Order: sequence, then C-alpha cells, then structure tokens
Amino acid sequence: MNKDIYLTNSLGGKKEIFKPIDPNKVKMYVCGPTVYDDPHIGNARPLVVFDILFKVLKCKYGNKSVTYVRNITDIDDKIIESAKQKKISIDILTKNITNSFHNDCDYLNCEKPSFEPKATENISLMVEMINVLLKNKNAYEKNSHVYFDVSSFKDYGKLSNKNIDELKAGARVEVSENKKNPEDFVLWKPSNKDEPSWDSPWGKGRPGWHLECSAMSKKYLGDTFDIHGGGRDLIFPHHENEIAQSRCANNKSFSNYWIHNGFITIANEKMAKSQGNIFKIKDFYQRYNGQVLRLALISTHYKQAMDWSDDLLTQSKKTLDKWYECQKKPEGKVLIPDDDLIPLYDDLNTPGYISNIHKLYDKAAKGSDKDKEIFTTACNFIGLLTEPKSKWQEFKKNILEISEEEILQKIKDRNTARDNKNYQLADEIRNELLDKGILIEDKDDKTTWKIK
RNA sequence: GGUAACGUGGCGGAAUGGUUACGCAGAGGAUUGCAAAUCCUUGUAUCCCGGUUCGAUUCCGGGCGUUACCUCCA
Repeated sequence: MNKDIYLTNSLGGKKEIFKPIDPNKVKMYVCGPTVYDDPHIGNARPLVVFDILFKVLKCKYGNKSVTYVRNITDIDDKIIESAKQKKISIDILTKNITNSFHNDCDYLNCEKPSFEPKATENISLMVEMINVLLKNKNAYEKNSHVYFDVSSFKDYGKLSNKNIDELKAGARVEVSENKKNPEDFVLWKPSNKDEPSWDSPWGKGRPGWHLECSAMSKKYLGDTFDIHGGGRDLIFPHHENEIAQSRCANNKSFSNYWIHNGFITIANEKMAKSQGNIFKIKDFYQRYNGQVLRLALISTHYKQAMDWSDDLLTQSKKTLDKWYECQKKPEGKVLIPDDDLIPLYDDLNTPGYISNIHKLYDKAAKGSDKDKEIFTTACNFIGLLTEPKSKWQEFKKNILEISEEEILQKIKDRNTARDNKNYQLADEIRNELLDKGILIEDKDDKTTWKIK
C-alpha cells in the first residue's frame, strides 16, 4: 500500500511518520529473551507486537527488504543464579529455555526473525567495543572491572527523560566501590571459578548486561538503523545504556525510532515473581489454541497496559470460532482493501484493524467466495486463521472430556425422547452435553453437534 | 520525591475540534417442541473544574484517581 507508516517514537514521545534511512530497506532490532526461565505472557506481547510490525513493514517495503534481528541473551547474572537454583548446568539451562522459547514462538504463530544471534557467540565483538570505549575515554577499568562513564555522554537520559543529577540523588542501587559514579554501569566483570568466563584484556570474565545488544545490532544492522523495540521496562536502564555505549563506540547516531510495548497485568497488578502471578506461555498449551492468545494480545493497542483474564481469552476464542466459519483459503493473490489495512499503518492500531476484520466478516458471511477470501486474507495478514479449520476443530476435540461415540449416543437418546414428546428429558440431555462443551443444533431433520 | 502513561457505555476497546468504531454481554423480533446456532432491530459512555473556541470528549491549565518506571524485569 502506498501510504505512510506512523509510529510512536519513545524518543520524544510523539507519533511520527516513519522514514527509513534507506528508503527501500528497513532494519529493526528487538530485544529478545534472557534465557533464564520459561517465557511468560508478558514476554509474549512483544513477540506478537513486533511480529505484526515486521509483517506491516514487509507489506510496505517488500518481503526481502526488511531485516529483523532478535537476540538471545544466554549469559547474564540471572542465568547463573537460575542454574544454581535449579541445580543444572548453565549450558543445559540456556539450551532448554531457548528451546522452550522457540516452542512458544511457534505456538503464537510468530515468524522467525531474519537473524537470532546469541550473546555467547559474539563475546569478541563486545570485547572489541569495550576497547574502543576505553580508548575514547568513555569507560574506565578498575580491579578487572570495566565501567561505562556516564558523565562522558552528554545525552545520557534523553530516552527515559532523566537527568543524571536526579539519578544520583535517587540511586537506591548498591554502589560498587569500583565505580567513579553510582550511575556508571558495568561493561565487563570478572567471573567466579564456577561461572562462565571468556578471556579479555582485563582478565577472565564476562560482559555486563546491555552490551550484547549494542554489539549484535552493530554486527547485523550497522552503527545506525531504523527501529529498536522492546518492552517499556527496557527504556531504563537497558536502552539508555545501549544508546550510550553504541553512540560513544561508533561515534554515530544509533536507532532512529524506539518502539516500546506496554505491560500485561493480572487483576490490575503487575506480573512479578514476588506476586506469584506469573503465567507461563506453555501453561496455556493444553487449554487454548495459540491463535486465541495471539488475538487476545493484539486486542489492545501495543502502547497500552493490558489486563489479562480468562474472560479475555474466552472472548478471543469465541471470536475465532465465529471467524473460522467464514474461512476460505485465498486462491491466487488477494488484496486487503487499503481502507481496511490503514489502521495497522497508523501506529500499529490492531484494535482498529480487528474492527475492520469484523466488518469484512459481516460482508463475507453473506457474500461471495471472493468476500470470504478477502476476509481470510485480512486475518492471515496478522497471523490469524492461518491453520485449516480442521486443525482448529481438532484442537478443540482433543481437550474434550467426552468421546465422539458418547456424544452420538446422547444425541440418539435425545432424539428418541423428542420423538416421544418427552421434551424434559431431551432438554436434560442437551444441557448435560452443553456442560461438557458440546453444542447441539437441530437443523432441518438432522441434529448436528459442535464444540463450544 | 523525580519521570511517564492512562481515565470513553455493564465489560473489553478504537477514534475524533462539530454525527462517539468494533466486539462481548443485555433487550426486542424471525426461527424453534423449548432451545441453541443464525439473521434482523435496538438502548446505553467520553473522571471533575477552569481556559481557548461559534463549538472540546479531543487542545491548554489545575484537580482527583489508576498504573508503571526510577533496582532485575517484556
């Protein structure tokens, strides 16, 4: 579609027209998981949001013109700690969690990014970057640690609207004696014997958090690129520190657009381990088709906080049930009308787009095959209705507690009761089946059933 | 304390300087043994107080409220 894309840039906080550096190519980096524990639905949100942004960008610039990099951070203090707690090796932990992350991505029907680099495979780049920062006097070494000197970067705090003096005043973080200033952050630190380590000019050790994203975005996208994304909580300190490192090391501007998704809350409370209200993605595997979660996750605009609930999932499931009735696999190339697509171009307004899909559904439900194909294409575009109806049904069948034979027997019993005008018994049977998730429909002379 | 975001009907959730999408739930009707499903019709909302304006829910200021970030976090 020959319309402009608009995005809300966290740097400045305004909705802006999106102009890539190269008018024909887009480069996007999104912060991926630190693989220390199974991904939860909070992690699912950026996965789906940026997957849709990826699709929208490809729609405008062409499939091969968009590079999407999403890292896997497989070395970090949290990982070391988690491995200790679980009493397994770091290697096994990171492999397991990475695996589990990929399963979740498949479940949520997210496309693979163009590149998915791992931190541990790029340590040398980080060492290189630290060397440059030291040379440029943006960093200093002390007792085998290397720190970034925040006072050396005048734009520090611009993304998160903070000024350094306030950070000093409000610093609650335990300040290492090695640091010149409390707000400085670590680029390299020594490892204990039982912790993973790499050789470096400052001794055996490991990189500080934040550095992997600066190093890997440079490797795959260059010093300056178009979009950098992630959850809101990453704005400070993670992204602020990335900006500092990258700009000082490369002496160029870093990402032009910063896109951040809002949080998921449970009963209006933040999901946190301390609250005990963390829902892992895989906890939903058995009960819900991944499409249901996907639709639920985009039913709110990406910037907004969203409250997670069973009701939300029930509604999403119901909607998909309805939509699947009109699914028709497009034959040949089918275009989504510009008017219907436009909300996605306007700061990724997924609820607005969903609203348009509802309208396309209404049209399709009483319209031609072509209308059904347009409707289905519109759903497919955001990763919905991509699997055949039979698969959707099958999933529902698998979670049933009643066998098909039993259902058919009950229907037979009920129809006998109906023939005998024993409607009370007939209703009882119907309600019994309904309790088990089976919906009966009497159409013409035949009784059919489907899963609620 | 600092920095932000948000406050739209019963619920979820868009948009907008002048008729406030869409979905769910509700109501009425068609249909039905009664239902369900489906179809048709339909009611209901912009936190409060000022300002700008012919006109504000939208812009500005103040208040109240909710939430997040400032420490690991998506």
